[in-house]
Amino acid sequence: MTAHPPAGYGYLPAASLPHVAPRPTLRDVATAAGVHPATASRALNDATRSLVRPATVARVREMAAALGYQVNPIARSLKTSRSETVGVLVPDLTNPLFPPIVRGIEDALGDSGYTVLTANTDNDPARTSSNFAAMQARQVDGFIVATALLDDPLMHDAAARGVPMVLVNRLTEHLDVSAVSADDATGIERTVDHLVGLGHRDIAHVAGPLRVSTGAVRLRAFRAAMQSHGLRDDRVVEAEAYSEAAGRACLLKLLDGDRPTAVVAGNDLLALGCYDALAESGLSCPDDVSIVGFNDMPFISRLQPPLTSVRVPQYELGVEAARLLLDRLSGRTVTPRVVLLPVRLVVRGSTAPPPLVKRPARPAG
Amino acid sequence: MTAHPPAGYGYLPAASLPHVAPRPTLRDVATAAGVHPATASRALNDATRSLVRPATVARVREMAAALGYQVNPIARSLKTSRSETVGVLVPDLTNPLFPPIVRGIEDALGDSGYTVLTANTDNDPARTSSNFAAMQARQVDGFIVATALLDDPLMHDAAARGVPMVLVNRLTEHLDVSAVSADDATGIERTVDHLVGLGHRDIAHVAGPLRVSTGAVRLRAFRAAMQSHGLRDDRVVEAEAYSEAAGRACLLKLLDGDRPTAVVAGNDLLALGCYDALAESGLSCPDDVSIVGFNDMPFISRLQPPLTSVRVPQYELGVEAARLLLDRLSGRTVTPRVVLLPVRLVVRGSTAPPPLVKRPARPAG
DNA sequence: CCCGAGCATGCACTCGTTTGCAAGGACTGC
DNA sequence: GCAGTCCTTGCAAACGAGTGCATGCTCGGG
Repeated sequence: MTAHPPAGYGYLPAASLPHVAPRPTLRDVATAAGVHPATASRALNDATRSLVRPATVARVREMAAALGYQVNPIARSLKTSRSETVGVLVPDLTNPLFPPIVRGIEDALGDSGYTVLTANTDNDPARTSSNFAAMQARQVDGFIVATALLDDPLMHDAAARGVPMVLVNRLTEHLDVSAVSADDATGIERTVDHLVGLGHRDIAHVAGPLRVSTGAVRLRAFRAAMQSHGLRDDRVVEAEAYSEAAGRACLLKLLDGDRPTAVVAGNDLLALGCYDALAESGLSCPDDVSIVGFNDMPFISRLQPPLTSVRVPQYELGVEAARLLLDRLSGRTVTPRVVLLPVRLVVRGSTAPPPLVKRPARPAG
Repeated sequence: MTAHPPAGYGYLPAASLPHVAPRPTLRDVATAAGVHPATASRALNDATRSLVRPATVARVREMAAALGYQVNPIARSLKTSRSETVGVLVPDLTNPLFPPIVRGIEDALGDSGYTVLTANTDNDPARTSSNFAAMQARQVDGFIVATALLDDPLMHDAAARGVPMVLVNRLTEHLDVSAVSADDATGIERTVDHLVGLGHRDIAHVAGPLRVSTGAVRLRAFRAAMQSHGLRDDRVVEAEAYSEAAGRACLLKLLDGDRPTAVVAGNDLLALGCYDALAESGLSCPDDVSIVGFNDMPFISRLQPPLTSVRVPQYELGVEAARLLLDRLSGRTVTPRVVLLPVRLVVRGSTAPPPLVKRPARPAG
């Protein structure tokens, strides 16, 4: 079998023996079309296309197609200092909350010809900052940030420098940039209503880290909802991170004192940790303690027991964030907007009426 | 409050009023250090650093640091036609199997200064091909592909053109490129052994799509294992995709005839679909039918019932793939290698001895 | 019939870096 | 003391595309 010409290229420029064929350049199509490279550039570019005679446009585009010409984004970026690329910062792709968001972003941006560069920051400000800088060096046109802290110097700094960006899921205080998030407050309110409706009075909250907006907003909403029902709002433990381990630790702490009959977890991972803590203490969910999560992660409905959770439209979160950024990049919209997407409480097997009499917890081990 | 200088830049080049300060360029550094840009370039570049007098190197680097200079990767890429970027093709980031793999890739490549560009192909050859082309246009230095088909013209073509790439998870036949995958055959063998050990004789296989290697390899391994036990190896249905819906459809088909007492599912998603089919038929897992998955996706251990599955080291799969690609890119290794990572059967609640007498299935509805 | 307007195209420079080649200087060995 | 060599640095030409400006052409109106 002999070497065959690479697919997708015409055979006009004699393919030399090395098996890597040079991509045709703008100059090549210009020559082939008998025009100056500048003219070819204008003919190929939709924005400047009107400057050149239609017949010429046709000829150039025809040759471009025949040669299989594709613009070199690198060269274009160097000249235009834009890159048709946006940077996406997430804490950890391995957290099931984020893949759907990222997918939504990629799909929406992809439709507009953008590609995305993602980075995992593990909630480490140093990593966040270095990734941010690296992406800026790569001339990304904008950012979608899912790692923002409530008080985030990096974000403020970037916003002050006029870097186009959109926050998703997590917001930053006093920051004048567009953002999209779920309607956390309403979600928590519905959750508390649900539990109270079932008869619960002793409701605790395993709060997410208070330095991120989701943690703070949900905590505030929890307090407000409890107060509106005339119930104690101070059974709260703050988790160190949105992780199972942290959730477990928090609930163990709560079980240690006057045991609540229901727990509003800051998110699904924390709720999973609560499951673990209950199991270790010989308690059952929902018979002894009801648990509610947040986010409605994929597959969470198949858990043992299926977790009652607040569904947030994760994919749409990504799509909407992408849209906001596109608006900003196209210069259509300049004034920042904050979009809250509606949520819905999905009731499953992890919530039930409180036990008539509290069983004693069995010490672990 | 007046405009303040952007962080990270010295104040030497007078910052003009617009709030976006121009990044210092190599020329700036050279001027500041009193040398020619070429010299500055060599001084900054570790590979060429030895060509310039140590004192000069120090001076240049000092000025670069003072100015906050960072090379412009775009300009560098244009010149070198390399980009320190690799493309990663996955079917769907939303499938829990892939985030850990991608994370492994990003971590390993990131340590070597590479960034990754990911794309979701949804197993659509057209999307795969266009994403591949777009990434090549962006001068990616290589690819890590998790979407390869068993017989994949695109992969063959790229390999023939000498594009550096590594296959991960899914392999392609007769393709002379490096690849890393789990030891699927052994995993299936262990699975069958486990089921037979429990007393099962009527074992079926819900195979993944046979046009991808994982589907084909696991099917072959299933047949071989069954034969070695002297059992029927023809209770097999091929799923249209690795999805819950497909798994459900397959098992419904199997339940229709002579019902097996155990099912080896092609992966965890198919196993979840099997759960659904059983529930619809009024059958119980594991009392009526045992089910085994593959991959040991995150959180699968918390299912109802917890799924027995073959654990594959997903993160390590990514890391190893990245390593192979780095070897290739650095020119150290040229000869392709295929790496099989070890797997382990994790026995959980979805497998049990077969029922003494088969209960009749209750028709759905 | 001539001049000016306007359209289509070409010219040349630029974006920021890398790199082959050449030149200048210092130093060594004879 | 001179030639040859090495070391250090500068020069200039790329990489591939975009774009302000100039130029040449055509056409219309007076």
